[in-house]
Amino acid sequence: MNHQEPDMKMRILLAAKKLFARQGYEGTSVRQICEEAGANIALVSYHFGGKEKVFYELFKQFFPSHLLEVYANELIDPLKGMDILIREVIMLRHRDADLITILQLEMILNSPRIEVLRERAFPVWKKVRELLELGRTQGYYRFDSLDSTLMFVLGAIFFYKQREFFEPLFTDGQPDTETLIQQTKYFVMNGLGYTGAQ
Amino acid sequence: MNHQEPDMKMRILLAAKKLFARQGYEGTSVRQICEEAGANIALVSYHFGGKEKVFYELFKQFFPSHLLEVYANELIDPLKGMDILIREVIMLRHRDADLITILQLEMILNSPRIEVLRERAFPVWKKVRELLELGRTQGYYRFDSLDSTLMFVLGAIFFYKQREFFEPLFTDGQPDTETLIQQTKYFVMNGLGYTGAQ
DNA sequence: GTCTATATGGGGATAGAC
DNA sequence: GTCTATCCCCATATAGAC
Repeated sequence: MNHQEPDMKMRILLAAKKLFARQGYEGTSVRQICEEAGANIALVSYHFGGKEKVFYELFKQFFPSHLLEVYANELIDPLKGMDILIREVIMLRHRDADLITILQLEMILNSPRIEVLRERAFPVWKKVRELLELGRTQGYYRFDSLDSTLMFVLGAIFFYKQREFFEPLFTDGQPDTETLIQQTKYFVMNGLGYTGAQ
Repeated sequence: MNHQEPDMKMRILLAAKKLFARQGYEGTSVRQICEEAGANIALVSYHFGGKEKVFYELFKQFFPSHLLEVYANELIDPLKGMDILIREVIMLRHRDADLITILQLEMILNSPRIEVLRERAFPVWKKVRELLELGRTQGYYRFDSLDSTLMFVLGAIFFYKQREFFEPLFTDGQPDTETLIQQTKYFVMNGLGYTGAQ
């Protein structure tokens, strides 16, 4: 029961994740996925029931829905909670960049598959929203619209993934993860009008 | 010389813009584009020389490269300049949402077509970068990394386009453009550490 | 669980008629 | 400038052998 190599089903999933992130869902063929996985073309139908089912299985398998439970105790304080969420989202963006790329693509396209993504991602965004609201009522944050501010915060965190596109403009060199977390927190907390500590 | 209807070449471009934004480049077929445009399939080859050339022509025709010249005089002051750029990018996002959607998709995918997009978009991002740097040396803005901060600012502005995905979470109703501009400026300027006026 | 072979449909592109 | 007809390639999916 303790294989070094992931079994074929998992290898197909991993190949699909990689390729969907690089070429989009439509731009990726089942043939490519199977070639990347070293699998026969027929196995996608056998193991999953088609390309779309592979996509759904990706998010069931890899989206870290458990994180909200792990940090449940800390996610009730608007300062500590935002700190954790910013950190965890950035870490996830590094740990599983391809999954986040796929999520971003599907969000932008408003694809026919987003409902499944909403099921996975909404608990997290809802928590961010709650923390923003809490922080506002407790006097830490200052903003007008909760909805808009949620979008600004998520934008500041997520858009960084498109760094590569901008690379030719840059001079600083890529910061390490911890530095980037600090920079992001600095910008976001300032954006929220938090003046506590820096 | 004064037709009400755009000519066929333009109709194909407009159809392509609409469909690329909704389905992605790979997800859109030349057949679909021509159906949407009311054109014969052969006309894409005739007028443009292929699907990819249609894509490039889109950005040549519709990306508002002239805006930097229009505002050249105001884009030397870090406060007034950022004000204008935030406003203009948000207005563009409303005026030609599909073009911006396509740009975002291509940035995320790091598609084989990004070089052309860089040519169009970089002058604008470069200007934002200059204004950030100016604002920092003149003491208006406070931040550590110019590169990271550029990403945060652009993220706060652009990510809002994915609002529809989050809509089921929202309660405020969609703000009008002017309100959204003010909210965005508030968040971004705070994020930049600007404490001048609100 | 994995393979080959095949069914069926759609993709981009263009030659040549009008 | 626009059309029809067609070329050739690749897509997803599955039946049936191993």
